[in-house]
Amino acid sequence: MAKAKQFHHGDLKRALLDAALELLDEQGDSGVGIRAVARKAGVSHAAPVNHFKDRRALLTGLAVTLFDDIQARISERLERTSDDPVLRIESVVRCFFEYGANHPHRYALLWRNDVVDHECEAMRIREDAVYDHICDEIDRLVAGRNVDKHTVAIGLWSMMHGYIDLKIVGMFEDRADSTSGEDRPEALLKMFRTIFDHYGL
Amino acid sequence: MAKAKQFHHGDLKRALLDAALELLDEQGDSGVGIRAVARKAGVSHAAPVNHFKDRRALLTGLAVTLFDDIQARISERLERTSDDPVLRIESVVRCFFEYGANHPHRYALLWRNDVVDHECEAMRIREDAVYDHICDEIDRLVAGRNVDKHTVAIGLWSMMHGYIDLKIVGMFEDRADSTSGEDRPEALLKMFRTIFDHYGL
DNA sequence: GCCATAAATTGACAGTGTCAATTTTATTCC
DNA sequence: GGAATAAAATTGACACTGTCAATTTATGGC
Repeated sequence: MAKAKQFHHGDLKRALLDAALELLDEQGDSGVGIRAVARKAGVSHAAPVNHFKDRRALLTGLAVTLFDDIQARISERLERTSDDPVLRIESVVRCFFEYGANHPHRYALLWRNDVVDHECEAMRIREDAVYDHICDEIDRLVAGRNVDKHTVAIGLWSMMHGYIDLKIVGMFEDRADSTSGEDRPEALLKMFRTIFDHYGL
Repeated sequence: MAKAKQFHHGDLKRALLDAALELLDEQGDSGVGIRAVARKAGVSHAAPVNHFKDRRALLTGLAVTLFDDIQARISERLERTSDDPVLRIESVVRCFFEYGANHPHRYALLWRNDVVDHECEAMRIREDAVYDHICDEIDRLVAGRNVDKHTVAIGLWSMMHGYIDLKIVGMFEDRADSTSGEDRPEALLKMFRTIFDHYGL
């Protein structure tokens, strides 16, 4: 009978993370408090302490599940992408673009240094995983050529993250996003292609 | 006698912002609470309400002063930069790189959508000002050519912000930042130059 | 059935943001 | 100058939060 329905609540950890995700989508990270989550899960205000010692631990646990979700989306899309490294890179970036646009609160939480512990092992593993999706393809791309793959990888990651983050903040509103009829994320990808071209990749 | 030394405290607003900045540098935005700021300014816990109706208003006011500071640094450096648009763009980007590296908590606050009100006029004015520093030069650069200046401007802004933000989070630690002896920010600037080259700018 | 242990509850504490009522200070008007 | 008025700061209270200690409840092994 697995592990469900055993204790008072029956695998409360999952229920807490579900409630936390709902609150995150509704109100952003500030709405994800220990007491609020416990309330939503129908449990006493101090119950979560058995599964998450801190609010920080709770938010970190939530971020871990978000990374796993992103990872699944990326893997699923890469299965439908050809073997061309450039196309695969662009597939990953499009995954992030969509994720940031559809779930701004979730995306923003991932990079909140104060409420999420990026040093813990669980987070590092997930960050490595998503980072490598892009870095590995770039590695294939620049193999043998005299190009620093890390610079390209960091440049691409930076542009991707920066665009999503600034768009969430609203930095590009009333400035450029609406004037041009074309799709801005696609235009950015196209522009970054010129870097690949320049290095003869 | 201007406006100083008139009321109980004598232009408390400035004192509150000074205290807020100190707390921000020490503990990050979570340390900048109304009561903590009031305590540091040596005033009762509800005194700030006369100058900032909200915690959000306090943090927004602080962010405004930070943008003014950045603006001053940029202007000062641009005076010492030649008329070449590319060089001027790179000067601005270097300003942000340095600011983010030297004052991570300040930089992070600027883009916190939940605690800072980016819709208010004071913020929009400052954001426009710093955005235009890069956008104007790009405008000069692409004048007459068949290039969408907004795409280039947004691309550059995104890469700049993304790198600073991810570096603060620690995303590039133990991955690439230490392996290469060369300066990563400069390498990113150099890489972005290939985009200018590609468009014949 | 008993015991040890894990899980959840209850109650308390200090801290927070925000508001209302009050007192203190400064400005304005006569 | 002195009184009236407005602004600024204080005090006290409220609901809320995270965290901890003590307690009660449920589970699995013997």
